Amino acid sequence: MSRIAEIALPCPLRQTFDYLINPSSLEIKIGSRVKVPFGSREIIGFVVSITEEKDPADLERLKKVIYCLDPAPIISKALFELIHWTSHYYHHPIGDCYQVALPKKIRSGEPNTLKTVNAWSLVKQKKTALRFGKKQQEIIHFLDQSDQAISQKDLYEQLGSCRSTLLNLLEKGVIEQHEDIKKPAIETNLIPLKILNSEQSHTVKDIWNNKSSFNVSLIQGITGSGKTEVYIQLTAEMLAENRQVLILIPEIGLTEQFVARFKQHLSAKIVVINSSMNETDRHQAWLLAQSGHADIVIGTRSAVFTPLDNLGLIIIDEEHDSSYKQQDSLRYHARNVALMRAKQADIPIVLGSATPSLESFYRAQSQQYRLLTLTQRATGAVLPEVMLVDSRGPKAVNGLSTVLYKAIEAELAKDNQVLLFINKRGYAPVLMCHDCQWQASCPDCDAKMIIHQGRYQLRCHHCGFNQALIKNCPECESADLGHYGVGTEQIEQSLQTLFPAVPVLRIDRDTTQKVGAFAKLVSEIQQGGAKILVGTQMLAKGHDFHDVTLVGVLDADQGLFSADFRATEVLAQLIIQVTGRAGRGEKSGRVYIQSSQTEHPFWQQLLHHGYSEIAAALLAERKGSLMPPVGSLCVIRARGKAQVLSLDFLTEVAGLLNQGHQNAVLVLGPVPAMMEKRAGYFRAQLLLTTQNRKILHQLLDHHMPAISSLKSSRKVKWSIDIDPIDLM
DNA sequence: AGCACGCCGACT
DNA sequence: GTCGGCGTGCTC
Repeated sequence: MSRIAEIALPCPLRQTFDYLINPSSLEIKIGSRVKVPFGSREIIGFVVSITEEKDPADLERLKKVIYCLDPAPIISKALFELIHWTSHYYHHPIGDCYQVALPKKIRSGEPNTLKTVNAWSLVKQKKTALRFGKKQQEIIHFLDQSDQAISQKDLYEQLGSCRSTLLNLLEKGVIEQHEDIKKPAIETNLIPLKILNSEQSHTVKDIWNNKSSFNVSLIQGITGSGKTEVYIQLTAEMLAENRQVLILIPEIGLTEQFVARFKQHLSAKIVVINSSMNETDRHQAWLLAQSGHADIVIGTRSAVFTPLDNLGLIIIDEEHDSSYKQQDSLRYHARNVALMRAKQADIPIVLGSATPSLESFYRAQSQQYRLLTLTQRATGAVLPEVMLVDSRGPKAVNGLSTVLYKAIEAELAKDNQVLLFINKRGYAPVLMCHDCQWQASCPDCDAKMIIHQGRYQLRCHHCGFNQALIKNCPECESADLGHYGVGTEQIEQSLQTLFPAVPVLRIDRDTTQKVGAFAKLVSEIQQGGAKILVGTQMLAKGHDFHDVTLVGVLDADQGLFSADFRATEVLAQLIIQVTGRAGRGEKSGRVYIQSSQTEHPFWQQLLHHGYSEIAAALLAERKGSLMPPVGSLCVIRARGKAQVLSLDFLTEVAGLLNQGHQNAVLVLGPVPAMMEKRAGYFRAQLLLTTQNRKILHQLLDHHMPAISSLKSSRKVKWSIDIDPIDLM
């Protein structure tokens, strides 16, 4: 009787494939990697199940597994279940889920062996009869100081190159050579843990009292309240119990800073898994975690899939951050996957933020999560004063009000730093002809071209398209071209003109493209090299700039008019986040917010009553409209070479989905996407809303085979977005 | 997603 | 005469 392996393969089909197992291949188990013939190719897949062959026809019909790559399964049962849950919950092809969850080198069949280093140690029984030279004695003395083998690299660093002496001693049988696994370095000069204030230690105790089973804690702590200290303390206690800790952080440039704080306080093997890492390092980090050589894993979104056999705690920092949601291929939310992982492992999970997402806020209200608040600034610094400035009032330059200009001038006179936010890269967002009203727009997208004065270019921020800046209107030849709106580049230039003696630094995606450029700019700011900092949102998150006493938000309006249902929530979070950048040191800070809608109730609510109040108000609105987190959403997106292709496909999908669910799921659309054309494709979407998540999932499961085999589906690229974070 | 197969246009 | 463009269909 032959056995049959069900294999998940790297292709976008929503199915698995069966293969015959050679009776001698005993090592093939669930979670093993196998090489199989697939069409005209040979590819690597993951074993999902093994069954006995029942139908003799299968012997003819099925191809054979070529060979198994792993002596033991590379995917543990826990990781297997997490990946399969993700595939099911997000209705995404299983093979592709393996692709997203695992490092490229694992997928491409690289052996799962850890890098080793050459190390040396003394042989136990000492050969006293031998006489040694000076260099030999040095080495023996050095090795004698440690119980463990010393790596060759460390020896060379301490004693200089001594290869021949080592080989000599080896021949005499005095020392022996080891192949040691290259483990993460542990900091030796530890700084003792900070003493926690009463709020912090109460939070730690509360979480610790519930450490032995699945439960969710939401820490709402204002900026500067010392959430990180709480994380470090919890991690230290978990390590003392010999359990591993997984920490997720947003996808931004502050990994280094964050990791450094853990390293300096904890004697632990810390492994970092970052989106900017190369494949070799990522592979090694993954294997270190898998083999138990990591005590702490700190990483961005994809690190939620890191294998950890002895996981005791998961921490999600800045849990509201949108970078936890993947916006292509498998559209998972790492916070959501982490919650399921904690549940499957039956361990506690901690979500932390100054501005919790409405999802988490809602669950805390309904007692599913425990809400723990930190209200004091651990450093003792006072919260900044916030002022609204009417941007319709007098202006110093384009985009900068006179009021804010005066405030900047006053701070600079006191030798303080100023931080200005504007959420638009480039010089100006519109180039327009004064004679014929022509505007520069992207040939491949429904979007305006952005003026980039520095590179003398027009660029589209939605696709890669760019062209040289033009002097004459292409329609009417007029030389009277003007620009409208403001971007970071223009503000930077204006400030240099207004304050010629003051160094201005711009931080946006254009100035931080090169690797390490962001870290370099941040350290320049911290040294005080720049006095005025102009940047996009990327500056808003987490960085501690001690001398910043004034923060200005130049274009705070955008979120108030956006058609997206989450825009107000995101704006509130951003404003609070930005406010946290002011006055972190001894000096107190001030925040100026420029808005053309100063009388809008949003501002009164946010500035006078704080984030929790506005979150409660927004939540009440969502309850009224049955939007998330009260109701659930799903968007089915399609894009094709022509608009009809996308719309026809989605119309057929809507037809299928409307069969037999007694209106428990509302199918809206299809409608063209907000930006219909993007990078040459015409996009459309279908919105599904429900109060009954279970029925929505059943409905999708039920119709998926029919949707996949629709003829119209082959002419478009389509995807399912469960719990979308925007409806663009 | 790959890859093969197949049917049309524009080159040596 | 053939090289190669991308529409169509299939992958245990």
